[in-house]
Amino acid sequence: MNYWLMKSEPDVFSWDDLERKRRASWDGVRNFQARNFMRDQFRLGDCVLFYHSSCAEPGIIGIAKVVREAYPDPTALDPKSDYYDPASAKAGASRWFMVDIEPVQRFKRLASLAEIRGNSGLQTMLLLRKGQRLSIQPVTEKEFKTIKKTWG
DNA sequence: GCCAACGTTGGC
DNA sequence: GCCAACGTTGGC
Repeated sequence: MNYWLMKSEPDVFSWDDLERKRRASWDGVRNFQARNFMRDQFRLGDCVLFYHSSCAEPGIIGIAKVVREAYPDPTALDPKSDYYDPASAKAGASRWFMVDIEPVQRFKRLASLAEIRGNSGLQTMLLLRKGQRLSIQPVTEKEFKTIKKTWG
């Protein structure tokens, strides 16, 4: 069992959108390191911290789980998509991958970035590291449990 | 392979 | 909107 944090801008795709859809494919990842995590390490049943970024109140809003392991992201081949990738189109196959997730539990209270920063048990989180912009990050079991216990 | 230029992320 | 930090691109 692995633990992850996935960032999404709520204006683009929010926790409410996930609950409404019941199941979502995580398309649009266009960073190699984030892709590699999904493609090589995401397993069925892995737990995901759903993080709202670039918004008034950034923070973790709930827990989701992986319900399908990596498969090619078709938006890379769609010229009309915001996520179109000419290099994939040229190669004739998507260079990018996605997984499917489902919502598990919305937190009682947002685990805001400010509160996470103030929690002595969470100082190891990659999220808090200066300059860390990865949209998909590994989380330790200990970090995950602390977050679930505190805000879940 | 170097590195400058450019684009993106994301908190504030 | 600002800007620090980082990733990617492309000329050489």
